Amino acid sequence: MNSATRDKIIRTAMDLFWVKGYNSTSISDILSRTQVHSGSLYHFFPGKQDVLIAVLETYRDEIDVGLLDHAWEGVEDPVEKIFALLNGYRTHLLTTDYQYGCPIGSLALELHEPDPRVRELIDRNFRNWVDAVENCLVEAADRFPRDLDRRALAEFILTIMEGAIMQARTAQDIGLFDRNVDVLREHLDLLMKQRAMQDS
Amino acid sequence: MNSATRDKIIRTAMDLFWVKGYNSTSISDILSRTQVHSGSLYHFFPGKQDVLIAVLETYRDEIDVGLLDHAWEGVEDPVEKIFALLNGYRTHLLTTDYQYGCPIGSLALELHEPDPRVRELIDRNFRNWVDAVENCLVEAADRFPRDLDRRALAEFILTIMEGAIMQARTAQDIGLFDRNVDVLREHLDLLMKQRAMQDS
DNA sequence: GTCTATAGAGGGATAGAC
DNA sequence: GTCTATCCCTCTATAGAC
Repeated sequence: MNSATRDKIIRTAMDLFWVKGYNSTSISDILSRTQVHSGSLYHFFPGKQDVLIAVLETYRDEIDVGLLDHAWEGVEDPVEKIFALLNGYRTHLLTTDYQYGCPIGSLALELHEPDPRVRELIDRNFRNWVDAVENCLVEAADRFPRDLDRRALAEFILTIMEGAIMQARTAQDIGLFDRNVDVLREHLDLLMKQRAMQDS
Repeated sequence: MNSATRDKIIRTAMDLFWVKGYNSTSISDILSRTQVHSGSLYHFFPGKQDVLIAVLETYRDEIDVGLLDHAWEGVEDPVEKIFALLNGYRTHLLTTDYQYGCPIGSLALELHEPDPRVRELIDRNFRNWVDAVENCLVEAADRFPRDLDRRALAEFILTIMEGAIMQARTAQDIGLFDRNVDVLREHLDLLMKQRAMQDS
């Protein structure tokens, strides 16, 4: 089931779907970029949607090595891990002139009536991301209010990331990203002050 | 420049782009739904993208009558206006089985390398929405900290709306929308408490 | 597993009569 | 302004030799 060709197709499709979106990426785009021929692609994948599924499965399986490990390199504090994660997306926006946002979020909004398998995989990717943030909040539990709904806050942080990228990309202005993150930081600070008052 | 046919095309395209997205809506879709023929459409619009531009201009020009007036009917409190606005999107999600999210946000993420005019119009629509929320915050200025960055908070609220819709649609679970809004309400409450302390 | 060639459908857009 | 007919292109997918 695995092969160098199959993998090359997936890696290329990951990139093309990220930059151009799913519908705007043609099979020919993938073929010319990979130097793979039609027959080979259809040997590994029944159709275009199956390439998408493989891409989403790869994101799902590689969230640690593909995203978190890199973003968290040298960052120990669990709250700062959250901001380091957000900062990774910020860097992508800046270094690619606002071309690379969140690959999952873009697909989520581009595909309006997705196949159930596709929808499930997008959802799974979101939940894995939220899990990672929730774990940070658990690590920092002693700094937040005792009755904090950590799951809800982690979902909220995913929302900030997605909304901040959407606005910054559209305006082509990183200030929109930064101000969104500033408001989030303000919110977390207020929560931590609440906890300090609980403890005193 | 105006005519019943032209308007019918725009209204139909507004709906189709909202539900299916831009790329997945074909000219034929618009023609069959409107019972307009190819020649008429191309009489009014040079091409498909010009239909999109007209759609975005219509959203821009009708934000009051098409969105705000309805959402704010019977709501006087400026802070509750914000939540009433969010609740309008919630209702759309529920009554359409998660098919109708935010028409502008979907286009923002679907179109990866939009024509400058299209990007500008999406941005303009976002800024008009943010303006409306910022006005609510100005109306309620006496309840929030004196040094509040109201623009940043209004942008943040757009972010919440877009991110909450994205997650709720993907999970097909309104709980994701509601929990996001709950966290926002918690944040506004904390800010209002801050102001109360400034005043005391 | 890989290659070439091409089928078959649907896309946006146009021509020209009325 | 509206209608019919149709062009041309690109898209996904397939056939069949190697």
